[in-house]
Amino acid sequence: MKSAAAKTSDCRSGTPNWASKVEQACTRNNLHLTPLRRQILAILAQAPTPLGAYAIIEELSREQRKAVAPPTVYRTLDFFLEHGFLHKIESRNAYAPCEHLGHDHHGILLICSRCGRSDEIENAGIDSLLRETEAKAGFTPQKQVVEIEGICQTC
Amino acid sequence: MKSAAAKTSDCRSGTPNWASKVEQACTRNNLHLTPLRRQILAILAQAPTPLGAYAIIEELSREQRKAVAPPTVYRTLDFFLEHGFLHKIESRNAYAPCEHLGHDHHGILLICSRCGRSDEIENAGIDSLLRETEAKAGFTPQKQVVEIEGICQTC
DNA sequence: GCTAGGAGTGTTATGTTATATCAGTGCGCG
DNA sequence: CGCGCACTGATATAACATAACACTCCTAGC
Repeated sequence: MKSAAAKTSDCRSGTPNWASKVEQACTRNNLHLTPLRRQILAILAQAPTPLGAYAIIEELSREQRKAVAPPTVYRTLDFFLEHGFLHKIESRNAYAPCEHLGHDHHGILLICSRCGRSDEIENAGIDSLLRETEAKAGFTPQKQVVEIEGICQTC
Repeated sequence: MKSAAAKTSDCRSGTPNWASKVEQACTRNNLHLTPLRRQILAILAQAPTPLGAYAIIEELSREQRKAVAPPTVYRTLDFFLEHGFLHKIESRNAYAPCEHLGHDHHGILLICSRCGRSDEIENAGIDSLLRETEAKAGFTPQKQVVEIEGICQTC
């Protein structure tokens, strides 16, 4: 999938400019993009579908780097998550690039159960209805998970 | 939590009438509510917060029943999930009674990060906006996960 | 009554995802 | 220099979930 009117993107790559956007954001915010982080960034960016932590580990060992242990990868994922560069897909235990860097937002994830690709969509209307619903329940939101699994356009 | 205007419910019990509603639904639909299922039903109904599968196992062994293995519990959970009696909270790997039996719906789960309780809310407006968003993306939904974590009214 | 088949459960083993904990390394700064 | 911090390494284990096969019991159909 990836929004219907895909530009001239390599069909093997997942999220073309995401990596460079993250690099820019790190520079701007004085965040340390280490070799390990950069490498994991690239892996996530190239993946056609969201990856699990252990898939990232496999990919790292495939790229020579002698075996990285789970905590190492999870720490890097936490770094990306904390800074809003990455989404965790709770219903799949997988991690996907956040496509809308630079502004606070709550994405809606559309996840294809056939091809496994995910697409992130923003919808202010839904967000405001959610805020309204929470307020009515006296609930103070901290984290929001909206994931729809189904069949994407191209499948 | 549990909706603001809570009736005369025992504060230790999670979902007072859920168990009996499930029993009724099983009778109506000719579903087999076995002793094991009934016992797990009771455990889930009495729990103040959503339980994980292994918490259910512990609870079962606490109630004499000589140790039940994970597959047994997961099968029972699947039974309840399939028939819409239960929700899986993806962001917590926990299982919570579905409070709106008897009609098809997509719940919004409000989960308190302090007390751990969850509350299920329905909102037709959000659902229709989601349907609209999916349609715009050419996406055919199969399963929907909407979970908000935050602080509930009573915390 | 008999038996073939299905539903439910038991049992063992294993797969998958995530975290706790402690150790080492490199770097900036007083 | 040496302290402290950020990052990574390494080992172990916790937490969640499923595969595969065996057994019991009930019942539909003969």
